[in-house]
Amino acid sequence: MLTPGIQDRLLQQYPMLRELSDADRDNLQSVASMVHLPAGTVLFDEDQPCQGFPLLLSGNIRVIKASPNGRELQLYRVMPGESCILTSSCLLGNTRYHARGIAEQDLEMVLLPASTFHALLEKQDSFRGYVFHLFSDRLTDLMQLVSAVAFQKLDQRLANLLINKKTPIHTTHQALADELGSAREIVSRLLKGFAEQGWVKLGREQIEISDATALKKFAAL
Amino acid sequence: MLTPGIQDRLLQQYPMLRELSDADRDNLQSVASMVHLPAGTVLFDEDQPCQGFPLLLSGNIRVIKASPNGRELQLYRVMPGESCILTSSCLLGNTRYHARGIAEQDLEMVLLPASTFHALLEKQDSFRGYVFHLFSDRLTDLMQLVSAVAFQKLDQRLANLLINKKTPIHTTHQALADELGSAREIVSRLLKGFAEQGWVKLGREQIEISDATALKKFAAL
DNA sequence: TTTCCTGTGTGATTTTTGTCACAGACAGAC
DNA sequence: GTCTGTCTGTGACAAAAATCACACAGGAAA
Repeated sequence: MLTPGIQDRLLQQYPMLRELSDADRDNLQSVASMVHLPAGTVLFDEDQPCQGFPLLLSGNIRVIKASPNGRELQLYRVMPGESCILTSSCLLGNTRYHARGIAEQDLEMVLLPASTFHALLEKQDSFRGYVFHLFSDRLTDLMQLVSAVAFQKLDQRLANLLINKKTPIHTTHQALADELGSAREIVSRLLKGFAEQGWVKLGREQIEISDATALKKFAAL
Repeated sequence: MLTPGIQDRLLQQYPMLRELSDADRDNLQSVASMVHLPAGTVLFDEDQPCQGFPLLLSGNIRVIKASPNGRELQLYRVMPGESCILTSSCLLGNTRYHARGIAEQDLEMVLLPASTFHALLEKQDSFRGYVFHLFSDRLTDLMQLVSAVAFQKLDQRLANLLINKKTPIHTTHQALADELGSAREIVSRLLKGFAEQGWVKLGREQIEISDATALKKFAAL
């Protein structure tokens, strides 16, 4: 059950829901539930069955693979307006999760029951298009990721990671390593290298990009 | 335009098409075209736009990423009855290909125009379900792949590859390397190691698995 | 201020993988 | 048979990344 305020925000983030008939929207509004979760919550994990379809309003979700020896690798991030395609995948394929989802910041999200999700897919062209599009994007992301992990050296991947964040970057070396699927020491060393080139300035929990052009050139090499 | 014989085979491989109305099936039959391609044909490549939706009748397609320095990595194989989800992705996201597709054997396939594909998705629950399911499976595959490439050592990945083929395996070391995204010499060396353990027997273009249990144990380590 | 925890720097070393350079082996063509 | 092209074995080496083991710094808490 959603308050009118929430419903407004929902329509803002998920414009394709505007195309629902009034009756359908009322129905959605009554079966959906609002969920607040603190940062760090594990939303789902490998081999868990999957509950409902989340529509993210604020905060974001890191979807990662964890290795047995404690390393991890980020597959992608779910941002507001994007929903979690992995959940769709579970719901559609009737399988279980194959990754872990963690709230990076505090989350506000609207949860649709699986049945509503299926009904929307069936009836609502715009919603279906949206989900397909998400799938398509994720597939593309993952293919890029595979190819990066398989063929690119870590320094280039790190450079890429940095230039896609806005400076100054407020994070730890460990967090960067976790995004890349590597170890902290390596990241520290590479960053030191970047600093020596004059591409970045390092501080505690902070990286300031001082020569974005050079970094980009290096990343695209 | 399909012959009745082809149409039978199509329905056999793609049972969800049986749920079409007679009129729809007639229409499909008239707009679809039959395509034969020899092994080795490059069906699509990175950055190419995408033509239609293929329904594979026989043969299979290797979908790979190629690295600038000549190495390659297999993302997945498309088998008969599976169609090519990457194409769906392109059609749905209106993007271009992000990988290369190569006919591994001679191909027989039925090609649907993009418009027919979209119409089917919209009208036909069974077809839509099928496509969603494919998406879901591929997403799972890719996530597994990413995690394997990032965290597993090559010997384990090779062992895994071997036990998923039926012995005796008739292939070259180079082909195995291309599936794994590595170099031929490495594969040769690792195979030699397996042979010394008594897990496999090696011959020219042939690998016979002599101790599948041990191989599996090693792969699952 | 002192303590303590987290984050960072760094050397030393090992493991794993990639690269290069050939030699030999086998199968089919001639 | 010989020739030729592909496939395989292998040694030597380089490079990248992981691992281990600490020292130290900065800031928050006591």
